[in-house]
This record gives sequence, structure tokens and C-alpha cells, in this order.
Amino acid sequence: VAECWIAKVYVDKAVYHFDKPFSYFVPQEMAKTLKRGCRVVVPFGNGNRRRQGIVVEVVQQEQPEKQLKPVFLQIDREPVFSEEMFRIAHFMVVNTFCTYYDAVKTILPGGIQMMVSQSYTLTRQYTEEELGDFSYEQRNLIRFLQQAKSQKELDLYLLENKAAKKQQVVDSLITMGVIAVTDQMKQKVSDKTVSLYRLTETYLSGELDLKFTPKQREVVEFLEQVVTATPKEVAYFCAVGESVGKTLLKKGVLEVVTKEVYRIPDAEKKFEERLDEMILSKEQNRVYEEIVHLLDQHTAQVGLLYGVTGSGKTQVFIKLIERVIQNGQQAFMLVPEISLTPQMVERFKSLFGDSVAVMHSSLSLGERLDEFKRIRDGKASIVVGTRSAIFAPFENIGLIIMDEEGESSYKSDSSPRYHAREIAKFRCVEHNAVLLLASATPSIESWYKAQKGVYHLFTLRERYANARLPEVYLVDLKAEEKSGNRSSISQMLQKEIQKNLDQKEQTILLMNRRGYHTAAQCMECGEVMKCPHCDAALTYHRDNGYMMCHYCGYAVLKPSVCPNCSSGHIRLSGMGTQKIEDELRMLYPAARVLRMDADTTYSRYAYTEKFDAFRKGEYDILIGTQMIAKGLDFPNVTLVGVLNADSGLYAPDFRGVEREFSLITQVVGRSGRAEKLGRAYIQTYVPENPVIQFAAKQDFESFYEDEIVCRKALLYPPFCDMCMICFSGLNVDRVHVAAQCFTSILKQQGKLSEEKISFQAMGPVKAAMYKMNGKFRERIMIKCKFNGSFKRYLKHCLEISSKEKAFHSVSVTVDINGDANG
DNA sequence: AGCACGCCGACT
DNA sequence: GTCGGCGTGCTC
Repeated sequence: VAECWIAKVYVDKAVYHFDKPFSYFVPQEMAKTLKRGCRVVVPFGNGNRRRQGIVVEVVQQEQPEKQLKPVFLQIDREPVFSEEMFRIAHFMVVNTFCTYYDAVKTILPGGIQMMVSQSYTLTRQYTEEELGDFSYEQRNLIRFLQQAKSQKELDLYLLENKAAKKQQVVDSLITMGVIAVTDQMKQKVSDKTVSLYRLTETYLSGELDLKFTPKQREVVEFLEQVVTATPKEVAYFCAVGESVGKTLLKKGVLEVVTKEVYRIPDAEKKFEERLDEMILSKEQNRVYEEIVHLLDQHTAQVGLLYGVTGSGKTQVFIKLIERVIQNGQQAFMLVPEISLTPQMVERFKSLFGDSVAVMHSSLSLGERLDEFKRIRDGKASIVVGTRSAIFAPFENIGLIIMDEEGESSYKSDSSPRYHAREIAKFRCVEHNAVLLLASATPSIESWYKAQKGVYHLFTLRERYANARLPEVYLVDLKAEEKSGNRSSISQMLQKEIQKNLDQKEQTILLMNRRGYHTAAQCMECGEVMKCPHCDAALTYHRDNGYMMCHYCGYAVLKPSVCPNCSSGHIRLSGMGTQKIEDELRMLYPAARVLRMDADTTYSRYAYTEKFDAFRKGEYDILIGTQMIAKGLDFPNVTLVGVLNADSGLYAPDFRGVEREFSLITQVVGRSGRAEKLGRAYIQTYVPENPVIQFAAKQDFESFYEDEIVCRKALLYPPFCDMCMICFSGLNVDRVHVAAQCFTSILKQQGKLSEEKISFQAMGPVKAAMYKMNGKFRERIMIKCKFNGSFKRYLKHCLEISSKEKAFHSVSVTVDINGDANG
């Protein structure tokens, strides 16, 4: 019997119920090198479209009667996916209900992920006479290929001629030997450069005689002013989609120029710190010794380090990491937001030199690949980074530190919806390592586990270097309104800002809303301007003059009359960061004001540049959204103002209150470090609200005591797990039917199951924002114990449903213990 | 997710 | 008659 090599491959973009290893024939030339852990390109489906996949097994067996398709291409000469990665992938598949290859893509760094494309060329030129022998469609395609310049044009041609039964025509010509196919692997994006749009010479010289749509006109005029801008900036300032730029690119009006960007890691040395000179305070040293004791046991354990803002947690981290690498082990230093990495990286680099690697999503793909290789080859032993850094390919992990562990950014909000904390725990078990969670405002769940003794608790109660906690004042906005103050900055805060300006000290103001006005309403008929694609009010942006939707990016010019009743009485109300910026300029014309929000920080380096400038004292006042609130050290800031402390208190999900407490506590903690005493003013309509009160006192423990009672009474985590199943689609009825259908599958399968599964399903109900980005969303909320039997049961239900017709054109997502958004 | 197959209505 | 719209089923 003839024997042959067979590769078992998980392929990309698999449907949920069809996500299993597929068998492929291994061609002779790959038989020696193709191994488990190599990625391949295989033909898949009816049209034999190329798809990436990962080899999980290569076996020798007898030729099956059914002819197998061959592996088309071996991407990696050697396995890139380690055994631990396979275990992590499996863990993610089981716990987040993603497909196998989704997990693979998440674990490998972006830079390693190539795109596969095929390019077609004619084997020779044909005359018009010869073309008579071909069918109409074949003729068209050959004619096109004779004059086409690029592969891109061909893709467009095929796309626009759907009627051409594209693959068939192409395939027939390949069989006839008229077209030659070459496969190309190309890197998704070029390294270390950013793309900018610029008007072309041909356009500027007036050679092109084109008519523009209003949106295109807008883009062209914008670029005439600013010369170059990133595609994202163009889209924002012209209030158009990114497709408009692409169209103009095709027309030859725009061109892409690439600009070199600096590499992050080699920024100038700003820290003159040395390891041997770093002295811990008595309290820091106590905590350090306690954690070292934990490390010395070399078993998987979790510690929770609770330290008030400014208690010098980072010094403890550094000392711990120093010890871990001295032992020949590796360590992680995870931070919640990209904006926090530069400061941390610079500090770590100055202390530990080249053994520090950086990993976060806004590195270029090439940089990510470089760092990945450095880690894999043992050249780096410390990783500083955000969520995705947890997958760094270390082989002997000693310690994983997660700073601000309660931050929601540690949880991925797109598939696979993993939580970095859970991956960290998994890896700690693999390596017998310690996971150290740290925060001034731990998550309720973690604190609960610490209370129960599941986590080891360590506490830092004193601020470093005898700095005192800021003096905090609550400002009652009701009283402020009665006294006739129309500004969004209270009288008291205004005076304090002035005082700070006089003393040449800096001020931070937190305003958790971007835009200028947050609502527009007609005073005659009451019509509120809403987004046509979302259940959301439009926000007025003065930067570009448009009313914008913050959920889908929709934008319209601000109308002068009501679109409903044509009255001219449109009232703009509600404050955003742009409005505050304006007010500050009016109140303090001489002050240098820096605004930071999603609209001003498009570029990868905008954060660093702006934070650096502020730290250097180039600005007096920093106004921004939550991105300015967390973890950064500004020694000269002595005043913090929270302009709308109430905004998060009434959020529809159970973690809203916790988030608000954390935000206020953290931003208040920015004020007054080192020798200077800080002040903080919290503006609120409900000064009596306990959450605000606790945050003002920086009193996490009392807040916890209060909150845990609610969680228990209403049965929320940590007393159960929350499993959110979301259905979304363009068609209202289909989404509803699918959600109903899933509910009955849940019930039915629950009865059939042999295992005992107890859970409480609620819904389906419409999502808090029912319509978003044109899609309708319904959800089922399940309170459960997320254990093995529940996971198996839910997976089973998902598999059944993905086969059902009712779920066509409705997408189903599962989110465990998430924030109930998305 | 795509893609092909196949069944039915509109139009040359 | 035939083109092409859309519902349905399959993917080693």
C-alpha cells in the first residue's frame, strides 16, 4: 500500500462549527522540513482560495481513497509556534470561544504575519486575431492583463466584474497555460515608516481635469492647506470616511509618501538612575522582602500589591525584577495603556540596558518582529508592554507584574476576548512563576480574592519621600449654578488655577468627554440631533466644524436650521474637552494650554511628545480625557480638577461605579509629589454620593466594603461569572430571531445535558446602545460558574447555533466577565 | 467567511 | 430564451 505524509492543519477564517484540523497531502520537497508549529498556505474551499494555517501534526499513513489537496506553501522553515504557545492557544480557544487560528494570530507578533497574494501574468502577448479563439470573458481578461500595470488593478478589475465568474475564468486560462501564477508573500506594512497623503504634482500642475464630489473637494482643500497628513487625520478633519482618500489615490490626485519614524527604545536618556543607588524606604523594603519570600518558593502564586498613589510601587517592581533576572529568569512589566509605556521603557532601559524589550500595539510591525526575535533568542529578559506583551516567548519566567491591574484595557474587546490577567495566570502555572497584581485601586474581584486568602496581599500605605496626599475639596455644582456661574469651571477652581499660574506650577484638568458640545437640540420641536447609524447623540467638534458620532465616525456639517422643523433655534449644550480648552483661553489668555484626547493623539508618538512637553514645563494647564489620568509622574503638578465627576456613576454596567472611583482616585493622586503639597477639586452635582466621597479620601477599602455588599446582593462578580452573548446584524428581525433561537437552544440543551449545569440566563434584551454602526444588537446575559462543564456546554450550544439558518448574517460573540460593551 | 450551484423573475 | 438575483450548502 502506498504511504504518504499528511499534515493536519487549522486554517484561518474557519466557521465556528467547522474549526478543526484539515488533512493535506505533504509534497515531497516539504516532507523533511514541515513540522508541527510551522505555518503553511493551503488551498481551501470550492475555489481553492489560498488560506493560512498552522500545522498541528505531520503523520505518515496510507494514501486515503479520497485525493487530498496538497499543502501549497510552507511559510516557516522552522516551527515558530512553541509547545507552550500551543497550550496557550488551546486555553484561549476553550475560554474565549475563538477559532484556533485566531488564537495563533494573537499569540504571534504582528510582524511575522505575512499576507499571501497571487499575481497573474500572461505567458506571452496575444494579437487581436488570436483572441477570437477565446470566450468573451477570457478575452476581456487577457486584454486587461496586456495593459494592466499592477496586481492591485487586477484585483479591482475582478472585483468590479462580479459577473465574470472570476475564479472560473482565471482558472480556465491557467489550465490552458495562458496565465502564469506566482504566489507572493509580502509584509503587511513597511517598517519604521508612517504613511502620509500628499497631493500629486500632476494634480497641482492642473493637468488633471476632474470633477470632485463634495467630500473629495473637502479632502483636496484640506491637503492644499496642510500639505501632508495621515489618512486618519484626513478622515477626521474633513469628516469623511477613509475610503474617500483611497478613491482620490486611485484617481491620481493623492499619493502616499512615507516618512521615517524614530524607533521608540533609543530615546534620549532622561533618567539618571542607577540600580545600586536605588534605596527603598523601610516600608518598600518590607514589601520587597515579603514578595521575595514568595518568589523563593518557586510555585505558581498570585500576589496583590495595594499601594496608595505615589507610594513608589515602581521602585519595588524594579528591585524585584533585578532579583529575578539575577536568578537567570525572565520578567514581565505590564502597563495598561500605550501612553504609559515610554516613561516606563526609558526608566527600565536606563537601569537594565539592552535586556529590556518593548511590546505594544503601536510599535511598527518590524519593530515588533525584532523584539519578538530578541526575546526568543534569549537576548532580552525583561518585557515592558501592554496587553499583548503577555505572549512574549520567554522560556523561564520568574515574575509577571501587572500595574493598575483593574484597568479594562487588559481585556481584549475584540475576538479573541482574552484577559491578560488570565493568560498571565496560565503562564505562571506553566513556569511556576509569581503573578504580581498592583494598583492603588484594585479590582473588586482581586481584592475579594486577597481577602479570602487566594491572593497574597501586600500593602504600601505611605507616599514615597514623605509626600502627603493632596488636600481634596468637593465642589457642589448645584450651588455653583444657583450663584449664576455659567462656566464649567467653578469659581473656586478658577481661583486656584490662577494661583497656580502665578506660582508657575502646573495644573491638570480631567474632562471625560471629547468634542465641543455634546448635544444639539432644536428649541422649537425638541428634536435632538442623532447619528443615523447609532443610538447616540452627535457631538459638535469645533476643530472641524462637524457634528460627529463617537461610535461610528459619522459626520455632518452643523445645520443652521433644524432638519425636522426648519426653525433656527438650535441649542448646543454639554461640555467637551474642546469647549473647556476655549474657556481656559478666555479666562487665562496668557496661560499655555495643552489638550489631549483621542482627537489630538492620532500619531504613535503624539502621547510621548505631548507628555514630555508638559513635563518640561512648556505648558501650564493640561486638559484631557481619561488618558491623562493614569500612572504618569509630573513633579510640578500641584493642582488637579475633575470637571465632571458624575459622568460614570450612572453607567449601565455593573463596573461603572468601580471605574469612576478608580479614575477620580488616580487623577487626584497626580497632584503633589515630592516636596510640594497638592490640591484637588472635584466638581459634582452629588457631593453626598459615597463613591465620590471615598474617592476624595482616597479610601479604597471603604469603597470596597460598600461595593461588595451591592455585588453580593445583586449577584455580580466576584460572586458569579458573567457571560454575555451578543447578537448583531444589519437586519433587525434576523438579529431578534437569532437571539430568541439561541435562548431556546440554551434551554433545550440544558435539559439534554448529562452534566449538571446551573446558570441563570436573562434576556435576550436590546443592548444599551441598540443600534451601533448600522447594526442592531441584542444580548443574553448569563450569570454562571464559568467552569469546565459550563464551557463545554456553551461551546456545544454555539456549535449547534452556528449551523442553524437563523444565524445567517447575524454574528454571535461571547464575552466572559467583560464590561458589557461592544 | 466566500464561493458555486440552482431555482425563479425581468428583459432582449 | 438568458442574464443575474438571492437562498442554500460545503469547505481536507
